[in-house]
Amino acid sequence: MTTKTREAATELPLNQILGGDCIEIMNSLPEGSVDLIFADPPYNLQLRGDLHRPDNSKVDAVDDDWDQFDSFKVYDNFTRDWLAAARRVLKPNGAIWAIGSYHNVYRMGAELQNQGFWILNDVVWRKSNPMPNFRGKRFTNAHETIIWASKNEAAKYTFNYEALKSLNEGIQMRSDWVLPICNGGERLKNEDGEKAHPTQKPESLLHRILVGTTNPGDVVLDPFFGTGTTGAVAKMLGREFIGIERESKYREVAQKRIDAVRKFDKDALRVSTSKRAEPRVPFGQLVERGMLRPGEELSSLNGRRTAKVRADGTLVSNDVKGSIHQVGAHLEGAPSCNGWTYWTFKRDGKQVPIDVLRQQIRAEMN
Amino acid sequence: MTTKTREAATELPLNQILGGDCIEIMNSLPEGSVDLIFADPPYNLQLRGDLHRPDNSKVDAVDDDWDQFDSFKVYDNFTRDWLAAARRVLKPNGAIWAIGSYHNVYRMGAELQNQGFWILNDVVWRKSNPMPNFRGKRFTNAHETIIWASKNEAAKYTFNYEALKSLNEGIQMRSDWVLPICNGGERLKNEDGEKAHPTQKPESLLHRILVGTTNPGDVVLDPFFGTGTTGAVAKMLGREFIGIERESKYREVAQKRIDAVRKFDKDALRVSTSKRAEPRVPFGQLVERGMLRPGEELSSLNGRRTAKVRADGTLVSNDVKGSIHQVGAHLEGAPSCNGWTYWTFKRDGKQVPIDVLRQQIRAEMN
DNA sequence: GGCTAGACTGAATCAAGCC
DNA sequence: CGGCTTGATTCAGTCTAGC
Repeated sequence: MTTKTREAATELPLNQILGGDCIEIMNSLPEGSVDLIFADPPYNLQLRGDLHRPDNSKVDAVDDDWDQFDSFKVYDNFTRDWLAAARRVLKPNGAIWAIGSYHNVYRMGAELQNQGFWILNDVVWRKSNPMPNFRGKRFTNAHETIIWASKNEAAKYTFNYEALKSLNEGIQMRSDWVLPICNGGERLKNEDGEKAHPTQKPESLLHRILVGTTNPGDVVLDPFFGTGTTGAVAKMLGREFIGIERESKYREVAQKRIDAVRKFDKDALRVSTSKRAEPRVPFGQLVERGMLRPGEELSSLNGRRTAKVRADGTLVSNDVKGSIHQVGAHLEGAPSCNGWTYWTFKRDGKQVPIDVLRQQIRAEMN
Repeated sequence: MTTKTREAATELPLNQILGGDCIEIMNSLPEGSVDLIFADPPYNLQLRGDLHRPDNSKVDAVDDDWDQFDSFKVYDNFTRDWLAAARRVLKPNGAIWAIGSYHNVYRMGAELQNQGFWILNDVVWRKSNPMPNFRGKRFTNAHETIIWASKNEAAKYTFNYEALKSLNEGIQMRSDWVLPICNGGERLKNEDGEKAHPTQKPESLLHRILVGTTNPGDVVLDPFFGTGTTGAVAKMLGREFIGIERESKYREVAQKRIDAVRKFDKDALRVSTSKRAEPRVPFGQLVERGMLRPGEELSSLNGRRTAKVRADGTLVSNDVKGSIHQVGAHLEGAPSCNGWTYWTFKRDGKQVPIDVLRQQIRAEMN
């Protein structure tokens, strides 16, 4: 570490939340002075009318002023400017994490590359409990993308391989992370019970990022601080943080939250190792994967019934159509039926329960 | 269908593999003539030596320390040109799926948006058996991203919601798909045992895409055909395909593969459809046909409201008059209300939803 | 373009009520 | 009191089709 760098570091407003425009403030900080940047910029959502659930309750959407941009061009200019400012304050061996959804992440990723950042991974945050698609017009939007990039191709970025492997029960950490969205007690509320910030990120996400790609004592900058998840987790984990947030109401909530955090709280270091039941395997997957073919005939275990497989993973038998369970139940006149053990297919001249195919898929998943 | 469209359609080289440059060939096809495009373009990393500059000079030298900016520019031009050609051949209500990894997908996604494509979802293909990261320097790169976009914001794209829900055992399909990579018997090999193509996609992926976003008989174009996964699955599922592939060795493998595919029978290809596709039945018809009598009282499903049927097929409750939907919405103070499931009538002492009467009429219509 | 019919929701969390 | 069920609530949303 050179003298100049050390001087710069002592000038840093560590563990503070700075109010104002993140581009201006980042440009006022010493060049090359932070180890990691976590950025959760506005996503530029373009919502039209109101959306209601099938039960007619209204969806509380992100319609705040800070997410309004007139065009892709305006958004691109904004992205270019904050990324350039972020790049400037980053140490030569620093790295950045930037999170987004399909609305903005392609523009952000392309600009990262244009500026010379070197993408190391894109990580998918698979939400275990996303909001469904209420109108049935698209897939449930069940993930967000986080790009991890070093300042340039040659940078010696921090990657705590073993720590991440431990977090993942001894197996190399993958680029898809299954984590719940932020709700329950962790979700900050105003006095009126409304959520304090529309897009609060879960601490588990920041925990994994900071454990994996920083060392204790590192300086972590968050230019879109919001309610301060980055600061709270950084404090817990013994990292220094700098937060920048334009809205004073968010700064206040964040400050209160961080003040309440205890460093190295063992409780906060716990990992979510929920031992689940066996993963659910939809019958349709056997069809998609060619283990059973559309048109193929299945027989019931008792040999009395047959049904044909359809391309969408339903069965048809005479006029009855539906899932393997529904059709089985109907044919037997039973209230319910476990299709997995009821139906068999032919292999090497023998009747084999379709459940063996499910077991095969489950084995592959481990 | 206009004469012009029909002529165009008959000119299409259906179920053929065309040899040559995909941009030139797409531009030679009739405008607005295909329903879906699936594109698996080369990654930025692999383009070295494979791609040409705009002036048609070849980009050469794998180990030249060539300028990274230059590389992105060449790739962006290539992306712009093939996407524009794809957009041209797409029907107004057509859609595109484009797959990539973090090396190229951000540039591809941004250009899609720049050209006016409207992103509907980005889907994450989560590989159940990815290659580990051998050096332990990054996360296991365990996913690829597939962008699904319509030709423009107003397009009426195809989405077989119910079929996808069936494939997923009755639960709405999410944007993260867990599917194994292509290996085993499905992976095509040369005589020397080497894999025939470095990036062969699994048929399960195409199965889900084609079942979910095309109808039988639709034309599916794949400008980077490779060993023909798109064609093979399209044939199985009773869709027409057009493949474009520059390398003759891939075309040969693909043709042999597709020739061996057997179409599934029609019965198996029929998939679950949504209620929206059912014919509309006006409530007044129930009254005209005497299934409900003017003056008869209906109760809401929750038992809290009642209304009287009038001779013209409207309801009246206190001073509120209107359709079954309007009256229901008003009484519940809701923005909207499906009167078919909201209102019940009395039969044999039990409350029965009026929807059963509609179903009765629909059954008679078949 | 305006209006209306009518289709459409999964998982987690927490509170309340019941054995 | 503890464990269980039931119901209400909530989550970054580019969320209709057809007359």
